[in-house]
Amino acid sequence: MARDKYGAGSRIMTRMPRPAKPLIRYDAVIEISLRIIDTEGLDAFSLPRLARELNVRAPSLYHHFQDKAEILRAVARAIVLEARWPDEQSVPNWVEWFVRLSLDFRSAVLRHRNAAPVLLQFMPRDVLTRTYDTSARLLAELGVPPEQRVLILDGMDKLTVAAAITEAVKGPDERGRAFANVDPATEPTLAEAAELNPRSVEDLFAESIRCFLRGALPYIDADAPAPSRAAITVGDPGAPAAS
Amino acid sequence: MARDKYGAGSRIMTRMPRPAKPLIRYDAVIEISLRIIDTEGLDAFSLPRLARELNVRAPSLYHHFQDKAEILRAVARAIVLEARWPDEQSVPNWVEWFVRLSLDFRSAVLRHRNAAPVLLQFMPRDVLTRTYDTSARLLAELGVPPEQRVLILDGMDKLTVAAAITEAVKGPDERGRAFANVDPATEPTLAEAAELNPRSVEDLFAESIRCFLRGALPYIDADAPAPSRAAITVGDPGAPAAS
DNA sequence: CACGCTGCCTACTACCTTTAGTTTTCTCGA
DNA sequence: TCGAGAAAACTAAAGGTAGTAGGCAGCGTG
Repeated sequence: MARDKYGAGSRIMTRMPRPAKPLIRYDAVIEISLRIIDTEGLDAFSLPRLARELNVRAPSLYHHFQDKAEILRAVARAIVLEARWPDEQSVPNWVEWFVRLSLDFRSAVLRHRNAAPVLLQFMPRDVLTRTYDTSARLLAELGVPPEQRVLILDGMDKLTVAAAITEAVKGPDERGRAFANVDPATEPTLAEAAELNPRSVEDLFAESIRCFLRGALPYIDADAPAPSRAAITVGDPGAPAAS
Repeated sequence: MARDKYGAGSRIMTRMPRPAKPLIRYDAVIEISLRIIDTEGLDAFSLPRLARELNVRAPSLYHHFQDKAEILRAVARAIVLEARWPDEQSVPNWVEWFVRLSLDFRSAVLRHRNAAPVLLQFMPRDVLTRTYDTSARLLAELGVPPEQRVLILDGMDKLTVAAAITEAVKGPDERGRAFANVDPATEPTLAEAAELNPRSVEDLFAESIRCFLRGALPYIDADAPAPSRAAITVGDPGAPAAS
């Protein structure tokens, strides 16, 4: 009694168990978790640390989540859901539509680079799967032979998901240009190549995707427009990414 | 005294501090760490667990390593160093040489899939850098313009390193075929594509690299042999040094 | 109006990493 | 050859973490 564990500014000063309004809301937990990871790093994120932010004790979280992994799973999902679905109109052709799709995903991941290990472990495949299903329809619409479609989708998956995660863990020193911290004394050829490289890391990323698509689908006209969403959404009208 | 902490079979039965021969050898620590991670998972790897294997107490490890991260760094390095340098003779052309290089790296990572998060955090860039420097010389030898070389190297890096790590964290259920666990009811097009895909995940990986190289370097003859090691390890023949 | 459910609490277990200080043995210079 | 100091192990313990067990106050439904 008389122990104000919640601090002087807290709204609920009096009783400890069973407050009038629940103190823990699912969405708030995920939001705060992500904020802690973003601002203080993944190591700083712990259940006591999270509970403090909610004016609550750590074990109370177990009434809403099975374990810490369940929270991190939800965090990973929230990050991926931030990536929006690119508009077909805003893009000149199908290649650039794929490029835009990848860049948007990459941006979402890089906005939360501290969470990269979480994404590696808890990547919500089902969210991506819905995107890839629509992409598969787009490929069919473009005339890509059925036996080639997984090659495209899997390759895009590698280039975007995997590359975004590994890019996210890079230290501040190696963020700007590719191979920027190569020692010219020991690796002269690579250092020279880095010197003569005209592209930013983001441009490199986009160009890699163009190269892959060009190499995988040389017989598809690169200037063909991206099929409209209406054309490729047959059964489920649910938008793959929305908030 | 009389407490035999080392077990009955131990060679040194008696005293605890400063044994005649050191009990902790750097290489043995890394080797045993990797074995624990491989066989029992990353969560099972802890300093007490590692120390037990060495017939030693956990704090003793701090005489040889600054902290746990230093051990994990060395483990990551050991995994990457397992990847061998492919022989130019064993391969029909330069494209397949790159494919082989990537496949070898991928195999090394997948041999230790439990260590994937460790690799993500502690990827020894300097080891890779040496490989990429030689690759840069190979590209120069092939006639790739200087401003395109980083595009190739960075794209290969994404496709191999990133893809290998994300592939490693896949559960046993999704290891065999790409998009194997897609529900045909909710994602029919993707499920159909997966059904009609003729390639194994390893073939998909190799083919992705071929597609990327084809798309990035359409003007280089894909059938040209890989320059021999002797040709590319001497001073850079492609271009004069800058800087 | 009472009783069960909800949603928080305290207390506790069993770990973990890391530091501090101690003890014994080895090495090396005088 | 001897003694000082470094090296390499130890015990003890601090401080932090995930998760469990059980208690208690308020809400709402019978």
